[in-house]
Amino acid sequence: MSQPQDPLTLEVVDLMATLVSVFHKEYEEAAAARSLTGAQAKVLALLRRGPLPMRQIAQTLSCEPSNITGIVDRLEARGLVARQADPEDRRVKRVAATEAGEAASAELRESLHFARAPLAALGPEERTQLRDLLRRMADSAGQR
Amino acid sequence: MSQPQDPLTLEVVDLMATLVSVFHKEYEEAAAARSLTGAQAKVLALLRRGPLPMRQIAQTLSCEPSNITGIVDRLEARGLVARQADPEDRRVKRVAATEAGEAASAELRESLHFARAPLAALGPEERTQLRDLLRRMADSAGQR
DNA sequence: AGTCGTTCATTGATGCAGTCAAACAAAGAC
DNA sequence: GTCTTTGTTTGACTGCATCAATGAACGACT
Repeated sequence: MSQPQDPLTLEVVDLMATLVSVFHKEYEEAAAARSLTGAQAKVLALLRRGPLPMRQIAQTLSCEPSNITGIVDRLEARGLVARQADPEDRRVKRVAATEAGEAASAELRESLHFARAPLAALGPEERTQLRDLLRRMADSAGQR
Repeated sequence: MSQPQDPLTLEVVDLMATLVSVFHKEYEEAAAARSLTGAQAKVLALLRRGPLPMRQIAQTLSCEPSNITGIVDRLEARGLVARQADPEDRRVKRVAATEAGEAASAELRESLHFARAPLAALGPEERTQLRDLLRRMADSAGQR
């Protein structure tokens, strides 16, 4: 196990919890403003780098593949996404963002940069500090 | 509006998004390990400081009151929470954690301190730095 | 060739979270 | 003593999530 429950760690954990909740809420709101749910927005965001098999989407979001079927169904019904056959394996369906989907996703991403108010409180040097600390945390989280 | 989309801000936003997702997932998992959903755990956590009216729970979590009815129903069915009459206003029902509820909530909170791995990557001085930065962000987010 | 086990996506059943509109009781105001 | 407002609940509905089972295609192996 590891970290003792010193007051400093406790406070950082609580602060993170607060900010996590703020960021999470802002993300949901930004998605809702475009009539997307949070889950739909996440999938759409994943497709920015290119089409992906259903399986891989499920894996990335750590949920059941059957779950993705429904989310993609709804996105497809709105013309934001399309299922295409994979030429190399006829079992897999690759999900690709349509032009409308790309646009919605880009728009959402843009809006987040402005919506994320808490960052505005920090100056450039502080952001650099924060970035370095977050990088270390993210790296260690990724390696588990 | 405000922040320009300089690369530094962009990177910090992306890092925050990553860590938000990691923390969020760990929270859900810690709750699930105790057969609680995330929403149930949040309500239980809110009650640590004492009983609260339904209305105020809804307000704090920014959702509809009717939503809280269901969550409290399920918590109550498991004996983690109890509805009590408010002596000063017969319309309101105050929700209080039972002893089992307190225990579950405390246990969950404990487990979080150990589960939150990313923090382990930082030494004490860095945590202090991080705490200061997060404090400023949290303050500015709270004042909106 | 044909069979066996595996993998990908879907379907159906189920539970929880969330919204909205409508109901009802109690409180407060006039 | 009506009238309005407030706190909670109910019912109908949508979406997210899980699990179990199905079916199609792949891969390996004899």
